[in-house]
Amino acid sequence: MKRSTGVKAKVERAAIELFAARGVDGVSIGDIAGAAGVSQGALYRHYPSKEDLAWSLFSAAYLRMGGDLDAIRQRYPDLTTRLAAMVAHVCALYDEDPALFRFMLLAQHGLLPRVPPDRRTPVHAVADAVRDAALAGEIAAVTPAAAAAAVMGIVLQTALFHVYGRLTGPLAARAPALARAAEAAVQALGNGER
Amino acid sequence: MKRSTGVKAKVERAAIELFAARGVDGVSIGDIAGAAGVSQGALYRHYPSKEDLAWSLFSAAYLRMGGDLDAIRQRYPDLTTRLAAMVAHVCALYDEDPALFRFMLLAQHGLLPRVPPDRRTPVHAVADAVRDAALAGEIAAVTPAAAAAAVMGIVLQTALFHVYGRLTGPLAARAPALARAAEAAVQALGNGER
Amino acid sequence: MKRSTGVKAKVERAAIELFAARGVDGVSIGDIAGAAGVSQGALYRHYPSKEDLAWSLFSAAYLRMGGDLDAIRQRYPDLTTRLAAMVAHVCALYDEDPALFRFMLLAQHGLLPRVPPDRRTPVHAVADAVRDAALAGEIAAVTPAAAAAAVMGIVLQTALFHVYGRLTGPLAARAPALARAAEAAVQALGNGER
Amino acid sequence: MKRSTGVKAKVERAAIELFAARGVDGVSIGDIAGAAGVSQGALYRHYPSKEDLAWSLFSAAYLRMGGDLDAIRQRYPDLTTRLAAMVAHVCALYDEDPALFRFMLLAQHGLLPRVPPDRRTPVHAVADAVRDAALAGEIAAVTPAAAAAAVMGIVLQTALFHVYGRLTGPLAARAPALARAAEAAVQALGNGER
DNA sequence: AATGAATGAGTGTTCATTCAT
DNA sequence: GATGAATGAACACTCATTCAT
Repeated sequence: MKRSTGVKAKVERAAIELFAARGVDGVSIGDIAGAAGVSQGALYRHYPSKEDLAWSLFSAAYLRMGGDLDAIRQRYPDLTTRLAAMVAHVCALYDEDPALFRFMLLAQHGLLPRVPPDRRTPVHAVADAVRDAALAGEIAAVTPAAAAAAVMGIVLQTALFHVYGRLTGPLAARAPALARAAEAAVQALGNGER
Repeated sequence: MKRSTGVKAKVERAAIELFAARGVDGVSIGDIAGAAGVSQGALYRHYPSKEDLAWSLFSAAYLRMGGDLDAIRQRYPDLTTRLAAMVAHVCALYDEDPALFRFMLLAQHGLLPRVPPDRRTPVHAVADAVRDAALAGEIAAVTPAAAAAAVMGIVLQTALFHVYGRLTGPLAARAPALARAAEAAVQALGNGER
Repeated sequence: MKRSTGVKAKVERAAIELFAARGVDGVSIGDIAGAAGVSQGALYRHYPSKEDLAWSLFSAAYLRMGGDLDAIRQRYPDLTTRLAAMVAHVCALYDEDPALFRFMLLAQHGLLPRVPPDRRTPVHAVADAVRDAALAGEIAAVTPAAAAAAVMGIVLQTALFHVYGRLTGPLAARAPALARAAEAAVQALGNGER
Repeated sequence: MKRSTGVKAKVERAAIELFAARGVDGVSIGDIAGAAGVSQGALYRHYPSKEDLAWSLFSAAYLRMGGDLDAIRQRYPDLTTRLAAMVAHVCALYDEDPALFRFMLLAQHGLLPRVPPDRRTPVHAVADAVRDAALAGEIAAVTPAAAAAAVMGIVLQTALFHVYGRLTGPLAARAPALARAAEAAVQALGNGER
């Protein structure tokens, strides 16, 4: 009977990798415990259930990203610089931990409904950046949510293509182009609503 | 005679609705059989397994969309009209059957790897449209896959926002704006790679 | 088709024997399925949970006994004959199926609270027989519940002694003596409350 | 320093309350440790296992009661006074610590077989009191065990009715009536065996 | 062909017990 | 001596799949 320590960190790492590879439902507690090198029971000292483990990992990453983007929005003065910084930040997050990013992309369908409505998410941050720009006259009037969808779609689908091997190399290298594409898309959407 | 096709149609409809709502792993054979009003055993007469049922539904819709977009690419002469028609088509598919679309969006992570590499997918159609435009000098040179990611991201993330209730109304109404945004994004990506 | 009733009967028999021997908590679903010669899964076609299985077996026997004793109360005219018939009936039930009886005795602590308050239980039948006798002037006034406790205690503790091997032979042979003892105890309680 | 004895007392108290409320199998070591305000590990310094804890509590109370009843038998001269004192004593024990009494009643099924056959239990004391009375000609000949069952049944079932709320008020107030009922039952049993 | 009872491997979770600190 | 994290063998229950009718 071997004792191990640092269970929580090892479990989180193993869970992220496995969830990213096979989805929350496709991974058993035994898989996670085995990959982390701990017993199944030890897992339950840190998380009350598998669902809570997944939610804890997802919400931490998702809400942290929301906070980061909010901070970027406050630090930069206009849409161009804000989008550049936001896109760059998201690309950097992907490059730092692609498994965590992939986990967020595929777990969102089941876990997004659990996000309390009053929390700041990445969607809020991007939509507010667009709203600010419209109010400041930087861009034509546009539905913030529609513009946020375009911006996030450009970045997230690019990340997904990287996951599937359709694109290679660090995503950070693509960040400037993605930021320009995002801004152009927002501009085009605004023109469309005229 | 009509019975078996009736059964199959009812099963497929029930499966799509349930898969869209709860994910493939969140739905049991019993759920599907119950919703379709048939016995569990009868299900196995048409599909060898639950996985096969999901794959059959996904691949049919996904590859059909690829074929549709390929046909559009052949029917229209330039990037602007092609993108407009492609985006409009995808929006129409969403409006026709949001459950099927949602199912595709959330099942893709597990099922995309099963698509044979030689099949024409929506990604190929969009990427080839971009490649054509670059070769024809309509746009600056751009990595087709990167451009396809932007185009698809804009449309699919918008659909996802609609699923989550962040956007409302028929997606078709947004198609022209989305097409303009997609083209602008592709242009911006091309400028970036100069 | 016949299999199903066979399964249910075998499961019930096995469950009663095992519950009687080791208590509900001391018996696993695997134990029951193994003893019944069926799979664990088959058990869940007939009972939604182990707790429901135990409750179903207990309440059927307990409420049936209540109904039987109520019927006896209506069939016989006075306390002496009623107690004689009631005690004889309970002794016969014990002799017929000692395991079921033992199960009832040891499962009552956990399951009695689940009996709906409006159901007729053995306690009601005995208490009402005592109340009738007091109203008819057959015995002195006595708290029906207190008298029922004495009557049931005499019979049930005797059954328990039989279970533990402190008494042997059919309980039915002791029924007349137990009935006399029960009546004498009720009389003595009544005298005590004067 | 005082801690260890304090720990043991707190654990015993918590265990009795919890065992009485939910049964031995329905209580975990964690529950007991939590209710007692000690760690789980500390529990194992005083008791080698949960079963041993339950056994220790049960046998101490059960055998102490046996000793008490034996002492009463030696102190009083005839059946009437002996039964009165025994019943009064048991009622007093119930009133003093209903949880301990309830624990004994529901734990007996699992723990009684562990009582060494040579120990003096309440059953022995009562049966011997009956035997003495028969030998002394105070009552007709009667099977001591059968009479002990009646006596104990009257008292214990009354206690059980109190536990379930069917009877209220201190049990001691019922002791004289119960003693009379017990003696009457024993007399009636004797007459029956003539 | 259709049914639905039966199967049995697998799941998430609990918990008595151990042991390093 | 006391703690509480870790263990691992249960456990109740689910469900994709099979098969007799």
